[in-house]
Amino acid sequence: MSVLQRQKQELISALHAAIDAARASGKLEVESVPEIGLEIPREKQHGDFASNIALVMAKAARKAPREVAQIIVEHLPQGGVIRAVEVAGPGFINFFLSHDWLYDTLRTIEAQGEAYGNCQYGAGEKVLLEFVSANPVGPMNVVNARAAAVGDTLARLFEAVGYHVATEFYVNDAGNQADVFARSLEARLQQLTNPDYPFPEDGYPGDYVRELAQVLQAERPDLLELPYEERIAFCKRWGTDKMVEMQKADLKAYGVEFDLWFRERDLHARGALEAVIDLLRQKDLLYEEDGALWFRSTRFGDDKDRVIVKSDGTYTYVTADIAYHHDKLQRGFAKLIDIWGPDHHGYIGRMKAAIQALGYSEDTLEVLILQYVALLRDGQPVKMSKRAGEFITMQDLLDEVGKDAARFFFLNRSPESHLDFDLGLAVQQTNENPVFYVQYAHARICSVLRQAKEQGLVVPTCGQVDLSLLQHEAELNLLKQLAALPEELLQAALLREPHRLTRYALDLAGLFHTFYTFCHILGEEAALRDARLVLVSNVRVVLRKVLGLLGVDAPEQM
RNA sequence: GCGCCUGUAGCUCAGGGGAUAGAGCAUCGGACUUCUAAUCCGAGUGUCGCAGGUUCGAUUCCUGCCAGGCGCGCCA
Repeated sequence: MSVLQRQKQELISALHAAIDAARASGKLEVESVPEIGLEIPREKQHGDFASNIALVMAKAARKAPREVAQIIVEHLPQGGVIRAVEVAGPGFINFFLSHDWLYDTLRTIEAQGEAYGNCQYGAGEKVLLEFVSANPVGPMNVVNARAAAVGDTLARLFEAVGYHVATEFYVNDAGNQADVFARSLEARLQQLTNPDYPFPEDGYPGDYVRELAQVLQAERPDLLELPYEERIAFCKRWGTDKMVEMQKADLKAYGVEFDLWFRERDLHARGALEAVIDLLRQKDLLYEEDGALWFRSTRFGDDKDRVIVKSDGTYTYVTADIAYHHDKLQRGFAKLIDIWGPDHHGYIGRMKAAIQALGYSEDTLEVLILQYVALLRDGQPVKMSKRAGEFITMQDLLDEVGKDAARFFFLNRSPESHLDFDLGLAVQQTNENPVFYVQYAHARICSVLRQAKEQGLVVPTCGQVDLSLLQHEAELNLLKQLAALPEELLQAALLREPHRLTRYALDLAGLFHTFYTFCHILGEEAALRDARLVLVSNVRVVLRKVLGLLGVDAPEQM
């Protein structure tokens, strides 16, 4: 339990005691006591904590809210950390506390280091997070970049709140698109020696296929001597492998590494599709119609049944995906979370149906749908055409704005919001990007600590200083923000809202910058200086921790 | 037609059953002989898309509209 939760609990207990006492004395007549809510008010004039319990209970008590509040306050236990209590507004009970709990926060951070804010909420439950899973037939796009940032940070968040998390990238290297890609690559290879060789009508026109063909020619000059079918098979395997290598490298540069790159072709090779079809057949969930084999997904709430084996004998995408999710479940994950693009939302019903058909509850699978990223350049939409092979890739984006800015930008918005990304603006605003605001706070602290060291000072521990010297409003605000981290992490994880972290980081950085302006450190007399060294040193720990969760660097100098 | 997402300040976006709805950018005015001015301080702006409903209280929850984005394949 965090310092803040403990403090809240103490106040809630006090409120319970007061209400019980009031009931016992007959001043408050209610059947039962609702759950007591306690919040940190937006306005600091409203105290450190405030409860709306009197407003909630007013009707049952048949008294005006303010009157109920007054009765409760009169029965509150005296003394302790509560410095003052007031009834305010329509009937809020506002608590003003001594600052001890804030100083306890510093002691906790000192003891826990970058583990501060973590908890065991997840109790070690195994969670599998699948995201990006871009097809290995072309460069990754900006939605992939958004998914990578969101997925990676969610994974780190889940880990922080006590889950065992595994991350996976599903490589769709066995389907139609991989075949088209193979034929495109083969044609480009032919064209290197015979410019008139026809390019497939539905082929991928991007330059990257040409470049890949040149690498292929150098690596396998004998390839064209093989029979057509073998050539294509080779191009498919070799080409998708190359694309995966590139994706891996791009994502690594973006700070995202997966525990497993799961190949669809492995599922095919080991007969996983046939196995899962057998399983469904045993449960009488399949039927034949129009020469195809169908999955009765409507039995589990899907809009319509889905084809599992096409009339030409090949499988659909969903067949392999069912086999893949079956595989995930067999590996013992209690929860599967997939992050998909908005174009896949219609796909949720059939996958949830499949999960249930396999004998698991519907919410074993949770799908997070990211919304689109609209690329603009100076306010104008950037025209992109996959057919013409013209698009802004994830790599283009990173080249223009950099890893830290890109990640922060994506994580600074709620995942389900549509996102306008103006490239012109992003470049222009490089120096005003919010990410630098946070990084600068970190660098400033490092600078102070460096100079302290040069003066022969060592950052003291909490036990060596008088923390109660930290009384300035800017200091208290900083401490409150530090105390809020554990709750913020848990909420961000539970609500799957990583953008709460960027907000937190921006707020913390802002409070630090204000503190830095009003409170000097090294120039102060020793006792205050030491207490402030402890404070900023712990602010630094928390900034580093949050930036780490965001996958953004915490530079020591800027 | 059905489904998902969005609609909050000039712009980009947070927030959220309660006390005067927030931030950044942009605009304007201040602050560097003092630990980094990539910073800070101050100033203005809102029918929270529209209309009903639930509630002591709705911008927040529910319903219906309106507007925008996307999706509804034996593609992936």
